[in-house]
Amino acid sequence: MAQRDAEATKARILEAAVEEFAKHGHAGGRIERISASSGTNVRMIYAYFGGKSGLFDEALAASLGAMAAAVPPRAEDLPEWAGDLFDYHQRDPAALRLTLWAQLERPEAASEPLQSYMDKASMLSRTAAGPLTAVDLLVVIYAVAQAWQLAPLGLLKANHADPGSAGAMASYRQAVIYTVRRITTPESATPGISPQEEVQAS
Amino acid sequence: MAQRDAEATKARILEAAVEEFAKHGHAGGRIERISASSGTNVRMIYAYFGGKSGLFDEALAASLGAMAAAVPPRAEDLPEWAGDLFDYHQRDPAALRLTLWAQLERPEAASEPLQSYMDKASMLSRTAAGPLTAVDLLVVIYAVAQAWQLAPLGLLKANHADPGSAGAMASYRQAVIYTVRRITTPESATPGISPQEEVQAS
DNA sequence: AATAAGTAAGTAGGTATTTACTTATATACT
DNA sequence: AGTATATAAGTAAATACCTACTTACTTATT
Repeated sequence: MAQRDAEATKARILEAAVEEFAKHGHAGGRIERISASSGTNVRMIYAYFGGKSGLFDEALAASLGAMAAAVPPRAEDLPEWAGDLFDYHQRDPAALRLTLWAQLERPEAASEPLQSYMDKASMLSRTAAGPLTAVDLLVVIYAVAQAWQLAPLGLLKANHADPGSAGAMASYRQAVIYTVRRITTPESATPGISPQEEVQAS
Repeated sequence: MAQRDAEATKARILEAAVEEFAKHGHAGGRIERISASSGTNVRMIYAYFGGKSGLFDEALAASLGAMAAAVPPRAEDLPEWAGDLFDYHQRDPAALRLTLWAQLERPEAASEPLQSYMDKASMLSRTAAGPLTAVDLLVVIYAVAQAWQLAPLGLLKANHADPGSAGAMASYRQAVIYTVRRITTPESATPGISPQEEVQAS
């Protein structure tokens, strides 16, 4: 089956690594499982990625890159952007899970100030929300977009018998959009806030 | 030194387990390290907790219980409650880290609908925030309170050279309180929302 | 032929869990 | 009360199994 194609096998390994590490994290992820599910050999991982940690870091970067490309920031409509982020995490939880794993297991891995963060922040800098800086706004939007994926199931069950049902999901999405709208819509009757923004559509 | 006191050693093991598992999670946590740092023997963990997973689950429950006791919900002032939650996570990140680990590694562990969740939710049910249910409100508040602990360092560095400095922390706390206030304060000029709530003090 | 891609079969060091045993404390019996 | 006995608490060491990483080799492509 396999012609010899270094790029292709490298990509196959990376794809399998994203899945494996998203499921089990760095400590729980198994090199052997990755090589098996990618149809390659353990040795290739060391040839191409240097080792387990190198592979993890590249898998994280690839997953984040894919997400950033799939859900580009929309400064004009932050509530809808949050909704898109929610949908993305819903469809493919790998990126979210990988970032959580990285935050817990390899906090140094994502500690460099990435250019993509800067770009997004400066995109939002004109949409200041009261005393929140653009970075703060990003932090909150990310947090709200993933709040329902992070919430303990036991809590969600207090609202929906099946917290994973389509109906429940739709209500979560609504809540995300509503919340971000409340945060980004300028206060009407509070002094000390410059009233420079336009009101956004629902 | 040691008279024989089952309860005391059990408590010592649990305390060490909270620390170890908060640091390294279930897969990364080491039974031997826990027994060493608690000044007991590996065997006792199996006698008292059944095994690694049983110990993890009890450590999680203990940590969550301690947090719930230390930061009781304040239905009359949700923004300040969120601030208190933020402070707690700041002072002792163990509970937050343990819940994240549990969510990733043992999602079934926190899947039972806990009574404490029900209680908190019903406490907030009178403080409905627009279309958000009480549970939704809880989900958002938890998410916002821990947003800055979860944010990648690379993003926070876009705002503060030292994202862990006291000044940065104070600004995060301000942002948490501001955000929750924006969500829980009733909208003034938007149709379709029943204007039943009282305004809360800042 | 030379080089790059791929494979199979190790190796050395860990890790959770169990087994077999020792020491302390409580209970029963005379 | 004082001794024998049962039970709970604690320990050390081994078992059985993994896991990341290497060495030595084979196969394809130019």
